[in-house]
Amino acid sequence: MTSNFPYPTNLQSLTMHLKVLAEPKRLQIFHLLMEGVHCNCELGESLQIAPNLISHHLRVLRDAGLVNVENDIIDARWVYYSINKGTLNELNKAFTDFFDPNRIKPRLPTCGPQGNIIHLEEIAVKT
Amino acid sequence: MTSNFPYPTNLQSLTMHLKVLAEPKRLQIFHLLMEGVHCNCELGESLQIAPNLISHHLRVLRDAGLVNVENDIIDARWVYYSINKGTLNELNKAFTDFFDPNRIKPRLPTCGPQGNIIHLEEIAVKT
DNA sequence: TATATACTTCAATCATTATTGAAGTATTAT
DNA sequence: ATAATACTTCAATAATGATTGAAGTATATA
Repeated sequence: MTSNFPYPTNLQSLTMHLKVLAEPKRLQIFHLLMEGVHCNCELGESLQIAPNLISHHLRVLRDAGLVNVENDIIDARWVYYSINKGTLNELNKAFTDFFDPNRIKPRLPTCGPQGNIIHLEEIAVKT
Repeated sequence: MTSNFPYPTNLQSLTMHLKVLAEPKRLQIFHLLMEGVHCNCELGESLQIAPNLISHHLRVLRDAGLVNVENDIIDARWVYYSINKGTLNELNKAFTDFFDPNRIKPRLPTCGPQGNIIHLEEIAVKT
């Protein structure tokens, strides 16, 4: 699918981010990271899922640029995750731009018998 | 997964909506509906996909409450789709609430050797 | 050096979802 | 009534993604 979109939002990137977040456990992990939870063990404990699965989901979130990683400087075995604020801001902008209700255009259908004109919800005067 | 979330956003509903929209063709269909395109044939023409597939995706969008349907009053064979503004507003609210950068809490890790304290990105003073 | 810890990666399986083609429905035109 | 139109539903397949268990990596402790 080539970019035949006259719209500023990068649809490919938006779809990708939505897909990554549209998974219950991943969204829960993201939520916990927002709440300030940081390491695999704590996340797994909190959500009652195996560490390797947490690891997998964090990898997906990292690959999407949504999450950062850091190793502890005293004991590098411990790994801390956090929200990537830059990507979060980009995502918020892309989302609100794309799903802005003001974008909805009250265009008339170009096909059909045109009997529709006065009945489409968009054209109707809203109370 | 029970609702052990102290957060106002309905995570189940948000995940569901994200999942429905996290599909390239569905997001494109949604985009076209925002642009004022209305019927199956026009959508299929525009995106170069078979009408039954358009139909399928529109069914998914309808089941999620994101899209409305109407039949033409002169020739009921023609079907017109449009954005459900109510659901769109709910979605916008849920999304912006959940992904609000101000939600990020600079909590310290409760596990690990605590050598991390001064190095986590959240704690660091941002320039 | 041997063992433990904390996590990651890999390969395989299971589940879900998208896609396709064919049949079906409802409506209108002839 | 018959045929055509516009779209929908269904059943089957293909593709994708989540989950699991085992092996692997890196680091730290005894």
